[in-house]
Amino acid sequence: MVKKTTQNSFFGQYSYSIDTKGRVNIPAKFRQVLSNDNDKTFIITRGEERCIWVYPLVVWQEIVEGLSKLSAISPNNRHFIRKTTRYASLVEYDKQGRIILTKPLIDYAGLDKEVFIIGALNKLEIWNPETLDKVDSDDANIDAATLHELAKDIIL
Amino acid sequence: MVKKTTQNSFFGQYSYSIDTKGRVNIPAKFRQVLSNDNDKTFIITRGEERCIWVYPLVVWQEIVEGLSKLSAISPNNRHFIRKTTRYASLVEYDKQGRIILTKPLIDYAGLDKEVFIIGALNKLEIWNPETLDKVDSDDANIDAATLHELAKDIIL
DNA sequence: TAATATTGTGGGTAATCGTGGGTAATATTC
DNA sequence: GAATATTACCCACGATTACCCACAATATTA
Repeated sequence: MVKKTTQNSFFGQYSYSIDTKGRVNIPAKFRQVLSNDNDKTFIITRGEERCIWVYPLVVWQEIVEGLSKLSAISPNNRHFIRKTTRYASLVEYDKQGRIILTKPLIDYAGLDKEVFIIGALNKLEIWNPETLDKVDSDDANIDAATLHELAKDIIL
Repeated sequence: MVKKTTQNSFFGQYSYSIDTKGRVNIPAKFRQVLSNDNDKTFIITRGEERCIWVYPLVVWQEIVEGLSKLSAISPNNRHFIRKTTRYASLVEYDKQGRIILTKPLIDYAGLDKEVFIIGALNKLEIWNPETLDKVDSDDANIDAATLHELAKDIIL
């Protein structure tokens, strides 16, 4: 049985492959910590920096709730809402634990056969390994002071 | 019964061996001071300077809590979250007291058959003995003033 | 010191996981 | 409405992993 406190919390990096039908396996570890009220369902959408974000259903619902509280009068809010919902689509994983990625999203993330799936706390990220490498080297350029600022309240 | 005050606090150095399946024993001394709410569970991840960090579950959960408070909208925050969680994976020790190390982490730390396991207060570190030697000689070069600076807030 | 328990290490087997492909149902196009 | 493409739902199978048990060496206890 899975510990309640770790439910819907994802971390770790895994290497998987997309088949000819656009299917990718959701890592077993991730499926195991997924709470039952998700009904094996995720929402996939565009992520920042050319990756795909994969939200568990219940997490997505919280996000939608938060968005609906933003006034649509502000242009910024309108833009943010449109951006977040526009490319989203709902997927359910099959008996083998795979979801089907839509072609537009595969194109957006530039996915080839091999992909990295990364647990990012409340969501997953699917990356083309090369794209991720590039982002990594950009990350390396972040000011050390900024990182230190972030880390100061988190004892590693 | 173990005193509450010493729970989840590790120190000392031990020599152990990894078997063909990637299993290492958690030193019995460390298992004994591990509080029950950890459910025999650790989180292993990349440490600084090519070692593996091993966090008791409850310690890790505090870290995650801190991370979750950071909004994913800021690029810096996203990168920081990714950096910290990406190489982490959850392991539970078996009836013999062993955890299984993942291949990526074994590679990262350059582990061979023999390893050192070091207690580092709230976490453990697993080292290739040779790597540790090198780091030790680097450490010897740290300015004494720096050490004094570090120590001034700690009552020794 | 002898008896007993614990610890570290090795290996075997059954279940699970990742991946491929097949077929029937459904949509789409002409 | 027929032909064709697309999608949903199975089954298969090698590789990996989880879960046992075994046992020698060391430590603990009587």
